[in-house]
Amino acid sequence: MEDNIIKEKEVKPRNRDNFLIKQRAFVKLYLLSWIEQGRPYGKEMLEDFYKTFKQFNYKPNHSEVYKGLHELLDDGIITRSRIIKEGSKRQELKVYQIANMDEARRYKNQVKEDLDRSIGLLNWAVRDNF
Amino acid sequence: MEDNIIKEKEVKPRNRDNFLIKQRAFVKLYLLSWIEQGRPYGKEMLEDFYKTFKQFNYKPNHSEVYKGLHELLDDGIITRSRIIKEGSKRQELKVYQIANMDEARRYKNQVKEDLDRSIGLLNWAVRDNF
DNA sequence: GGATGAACAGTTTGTTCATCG
DNA sequence: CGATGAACAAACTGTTCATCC
Repeated sequence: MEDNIIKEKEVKPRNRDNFLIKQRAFVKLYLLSWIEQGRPYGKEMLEDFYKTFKQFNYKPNHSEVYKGLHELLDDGIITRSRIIKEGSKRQELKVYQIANMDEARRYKNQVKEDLDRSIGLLNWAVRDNF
Repeated sequence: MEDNIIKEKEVKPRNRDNFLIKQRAFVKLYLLSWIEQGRPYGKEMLEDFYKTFKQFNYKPNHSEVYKGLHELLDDGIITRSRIIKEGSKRQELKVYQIANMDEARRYKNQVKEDLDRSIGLLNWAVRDNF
């Protein structure tokens, strides 16, 4: 106990539940649904985003998708395994499966609430201003 | 032209029109509508936000409101004047008026488009994932 | 203390660089 | 070059500090 200097965490946490749903949560919601449905890998899901949202001018970048996948992994909601891409070049891919179905469902429901809240907020603004 | 070193701007601009509408635009939309309707001042509009969005758990902070007002001023869409608050303490307030009605309308329509796009995006996610 | 304004700081997310086959 | 991952940096916005009645 000599002159140990205890460095306290000095980060002040911020107000969170504020304006609209965050992109990360939105992306993770789609990732979960797609993983439930089959065994797509990261790049493929990125392109699914492009297709799905072309009409809305929304194009998430690859980092956002990978960060979403990593968070779901860290939270134990999905697991990952390696496979060799069919076809030719012994390209390695990472594919995903749901690890904890209850957690997955819980997370999706939570995102659903934030989605509904956000939609309500935006519709309210249309009603109030137009 | 001796050894003048010309410092070039090295900031790389980013892709903008991406995910959802930004809080700043959302706030400015309400500010414009309220200013059109009367002569409210900053603090009062902040409290109007609290009342309007209590049900959505959304509570913008005062800086966001003032920054929105300053941007509208800088863009010449509104003007500002000083008045003494009725009642007592010779408290000074800043009140606002529309300066350029065409620009105001143009801005609101632009925000409307982004609102609609955002609502579409979120509804799409509900449809796809639930 | 009420209102306004500005500096500062934490978070989110887009861009760039690195690695591996 | 295709896929993945991580470091870095810009943009956004929440918190704190300053000022003026």
